[in-house]
Amino acid sequence: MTRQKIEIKKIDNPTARQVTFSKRRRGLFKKAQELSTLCDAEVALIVFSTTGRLFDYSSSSMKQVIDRHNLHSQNLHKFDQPSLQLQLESSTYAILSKEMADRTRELRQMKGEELQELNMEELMRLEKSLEGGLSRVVQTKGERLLNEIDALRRKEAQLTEENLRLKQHGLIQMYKATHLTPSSAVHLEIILKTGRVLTLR
Amino acid sequence: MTRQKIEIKKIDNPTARQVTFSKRRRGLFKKAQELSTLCDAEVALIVFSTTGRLFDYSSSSMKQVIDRHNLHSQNLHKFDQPSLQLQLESSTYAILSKEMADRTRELRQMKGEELQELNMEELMRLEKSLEGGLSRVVQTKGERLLNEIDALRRKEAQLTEENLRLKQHGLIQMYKATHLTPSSAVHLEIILKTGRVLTLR
DNA sequence: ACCTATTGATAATA
DNA sequence: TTATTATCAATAGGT
Repeated sequence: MTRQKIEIKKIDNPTARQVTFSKRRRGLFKKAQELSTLCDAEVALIVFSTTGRLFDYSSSSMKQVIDRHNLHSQNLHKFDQPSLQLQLESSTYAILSKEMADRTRELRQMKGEELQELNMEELMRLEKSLEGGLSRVVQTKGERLLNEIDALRRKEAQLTEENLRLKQHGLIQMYKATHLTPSSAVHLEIILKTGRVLTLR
Repeated sequence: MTRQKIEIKKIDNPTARQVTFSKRRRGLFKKAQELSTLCDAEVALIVFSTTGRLFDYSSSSMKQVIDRHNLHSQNLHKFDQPSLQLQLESSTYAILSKEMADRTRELRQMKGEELQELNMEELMRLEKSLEGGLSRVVQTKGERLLNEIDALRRKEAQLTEENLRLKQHGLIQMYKATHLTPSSAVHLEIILKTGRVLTLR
């Protein structure tokens, strides 16, 4: 991909192939790690060189990822893994697995995928369900925002009141310090930290 | 890696994270394929998104690569795996249960339940998701209806045409039966089963 | 989804 | 294998 673009087909020259393998392998593993870190994804990568050397990477544990993979691929084609079914003996697994598939399908359909499987009646039911969910979400969001505004208003009122008290307290201190009273004939202008001008006579 | 270099750490913004996931995932899979083709290497790549969706690639068969990997890793540390089979079963079940719980919760939330668990950001994401799903469902429904209307119109046109042919055929039969022709001076009114009045002179 | 400025990856070479 | 570097490819941010 540099100096000259190359065609994606097996590199004939074994030396060149080995060099490219080293470089691209590093690049691939780096990008796998980056994807896992950036996007919080579970990633597993296994590479065998032509010479049989193993290189692998897993964001968590290889076993965990492979197990999870087995689960998913099993959900797609249920009957080609008799061994796993036998291993798990109990029917709990089968039930769980079926429900899982149902939930997954339903979720996809709510997100607007795989709609071709539905007939018109089911489509309309799905639409109703989505409208219901959406309206509830919008309402909850609205309530949440109103509550927040209310809380802020209350806090504002409280702070305003407190400010007032503090200002009055400041005046009293001033009277004491200057031996004046509000009713004395002296004229004062006081600028508190708030920037407000209080005029006393 | 463009417009601005980014730090390799989890992307906080869920939308941005999802976008980056899509882009980089494609890039990663492309590079995995290229490595396998160019260097004749056996490559397997498994990726799970945060939402639990599976993406995988294998240059040969996933099972083959995983089996080969098991061989190698087993040879490296023989003693820290008391019973691989047992571990596999239990962790498989645990993973399945967890995913099941996640799906169920997500479904409920899409239907507008258990919304109190969500913060404002999650609420807004849910809203977006619902809007997206709803718009896709509505669109699908619309397309479905239009297709149906189209099919009906076509059928109508076809039937109309056929009717016309049948009427004409009926006239011809009548001419033969009555030894009349359309150009004869006789005036006839024929009421076919359709109720249409044909006047001939 | 598409665009594009910019960064990243890498083919050829030594 | 490592280093260099000219070029091509990937992609972050924006629309």
